Amino acid sequence: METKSAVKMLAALAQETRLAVFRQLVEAGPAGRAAGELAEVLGCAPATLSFHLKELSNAALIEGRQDGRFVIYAANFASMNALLAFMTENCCRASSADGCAC
Amino acid sequence: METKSAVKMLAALAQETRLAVFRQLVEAGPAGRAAGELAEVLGCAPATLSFHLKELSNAALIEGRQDGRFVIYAANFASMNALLAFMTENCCRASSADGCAC
DNA sequence: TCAATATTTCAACGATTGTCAAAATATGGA
DNA sequence: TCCATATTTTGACAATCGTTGAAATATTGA
Repeated sequence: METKSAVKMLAALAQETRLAVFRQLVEAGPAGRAAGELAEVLGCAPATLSFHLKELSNAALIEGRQDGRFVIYAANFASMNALLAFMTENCCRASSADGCAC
Repeated sequence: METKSAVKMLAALAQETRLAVFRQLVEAGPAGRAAGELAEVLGCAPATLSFHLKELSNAALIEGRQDGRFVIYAANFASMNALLAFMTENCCRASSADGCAC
């Protein structure tokens, strides 16, 4: 994974609402959740949520699919795994006395 | 780890220069690196670097110690491990077909 | 086609971020 | 003490971000 992608993903997750959205989608699994459902659960305006969904989508952390009148979003687990791999590889290399969980 | 701390850490790493700083410090290991050295390597003004070091410091991802005229910064590996643990726990739970590296 | 529902885009805004020169602060050596 | 070096703080600035109401778009069912 390139540094730029990693920064983009980290930035996408570095915001309370978006992190909450992503956790909801992780919990929901591949079935995902409708945008409106997420807005209600998280208590934010539809426009606001849409903005955040786009942000997460641009970072490739989630994907949306049209399902009738709804748009269902689901976490992209492969991307998240790639991010974790990047972080353990690039930010955890040194063998310190503290030990390294990676 | 609390969500707020996680967001703070993610935000600290979600910036090209700061991610570069952190990677330098990971590579340097517990011995760390002087602020000026980092500024030179990364090619940014001392004031700019100082701003980013503070940001990383506030997120508990790095720690500085005075050494004579220099201030030596080192990565806080325990914090980084805590962040990775948080991410694997909170953002990776679902058992998906894609599999989950965690 | 038309109305109802779901979502996104647009426009505007205040708040935060990233940058850096200049000034302030801290340390060590002469 | 005084100077030179290392770093941080301050102040200013443009750029980006997060929020939301209103308008636009998409889809379904009557």
